[in-house]
Amino acid sequence: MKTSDFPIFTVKNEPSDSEVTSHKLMIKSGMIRKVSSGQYNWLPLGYRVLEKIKNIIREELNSIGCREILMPIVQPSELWRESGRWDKYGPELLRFKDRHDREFCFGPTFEEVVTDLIRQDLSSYKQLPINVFQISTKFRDEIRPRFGVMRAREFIMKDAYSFHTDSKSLDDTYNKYKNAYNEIFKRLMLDFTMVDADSGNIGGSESHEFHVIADTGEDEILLDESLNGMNTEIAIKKFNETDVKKIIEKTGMKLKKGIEVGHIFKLGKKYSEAMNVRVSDKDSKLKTVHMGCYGIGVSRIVAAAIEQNYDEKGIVWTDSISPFKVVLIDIDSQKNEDIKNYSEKIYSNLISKNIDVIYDDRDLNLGKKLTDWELIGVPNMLIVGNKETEKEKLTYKNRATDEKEEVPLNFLDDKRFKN
RNA sequence: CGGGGUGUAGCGCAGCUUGGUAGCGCGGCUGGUUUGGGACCAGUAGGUCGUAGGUUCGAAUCCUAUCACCCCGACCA
Repeated sequence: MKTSDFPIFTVKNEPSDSEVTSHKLMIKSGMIRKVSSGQYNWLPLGYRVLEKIKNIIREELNSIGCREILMPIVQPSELWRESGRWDKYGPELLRFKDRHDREFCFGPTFEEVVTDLIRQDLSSYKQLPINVFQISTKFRDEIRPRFGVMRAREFIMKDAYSFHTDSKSLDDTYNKYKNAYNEIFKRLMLDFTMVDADSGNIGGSESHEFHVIADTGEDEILLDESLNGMNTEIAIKKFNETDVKKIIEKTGMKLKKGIEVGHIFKLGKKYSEAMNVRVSDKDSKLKTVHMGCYGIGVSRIVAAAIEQNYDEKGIVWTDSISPFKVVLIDIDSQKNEDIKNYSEKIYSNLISKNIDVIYDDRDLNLGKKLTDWELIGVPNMLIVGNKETEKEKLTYKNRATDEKEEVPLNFLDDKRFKN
């Protein structure tokens, strides 16, 4: 990729309508632009990060036998009436009518639709368990959207659903998701923790939340020394104590702020009962299936990752979700053909090695290019100017450490550039 | 929804108290000098001052209504 066909939209001035670091940096680096409160456009740079996160999630879910599907965002009220949530779900559910005066809602979550989908073709226990997921836009009409994509009304979420003949099978699958989630957040290179949680609006028996630890988090969680913990709602119930301070005294746990990026639930029969999802079991009797559901806030992860990884110059992407692995920066290539040729040669070399590179071929001086890429946060920089061209070398610069060194051409084989 | 605040050029802001037809910085464009960390000089484009109404000879400025956005809270995965 070259900047000549990959538009860079960095801005210098501090955006006036954002307070939180991740939001500011996403605007300044040109990842997102606001459409209206809680709704954002994703520019090529931001979208690339989203895609990297999605792919990690895909790979890990595929590895536990979960298959990708896609469901419509606009959902008919009938299904929601069937589950009973048309009336129970609050004003976060955006409702509207079509031209025939039929009622619909914009999907905040997909239990109804997926349950309906699966039940149509489900008849035997032999078909179970079934695991499906989708990565799609969700809409929740938040009371107050805030902090950019951290708490948006329209956002991207991965939601997975599982169907089982019995609770034992649900337990097994639930644990698989737990492990998969741990793998996902490890690969995203985030400082995260899993805590016991309340199943809230979604319903069900058991639930865990995955939090990225960050001071700007909106949730409070209690953690012990080995980072096991629970959210404060659960703690209040568990210790029958309304004052969180007293719980801390009693248990020695620490209060931390977290950004909820994942939530898994054992739904049990809540939806399958309401929506009559049954299979013939071995004894040829009809049994109501057990269900689980498993969410990850994909767009929220982008903000959370930035909250954990930035400095005074801008974003410092972790390796796995950086929009690019390396940026190639030339100096004066517009004026010096030798430099241009040498830079192009390095670029083709990187491309042939299948390295995720962006070549900044803009006619700008070094300072401006570096400032942009430090703001954008690509972890590795390769600089090519007159000096490098003459010596047939490269200058490598590390975004996080700021270290700069002259390196030979075979440095391109370094493992830090590999996917 | 309650409280607080902001809407003026692409972005960030000043001007409003004390009405007289809009200005600064950054960015853009053109030309030139530069060029290993945001360079300089000269020129140039760009705004019905959120919207609607009112007061006035005259409104960015005063009055009324309305919309949008931000922050705190309640609430929420």
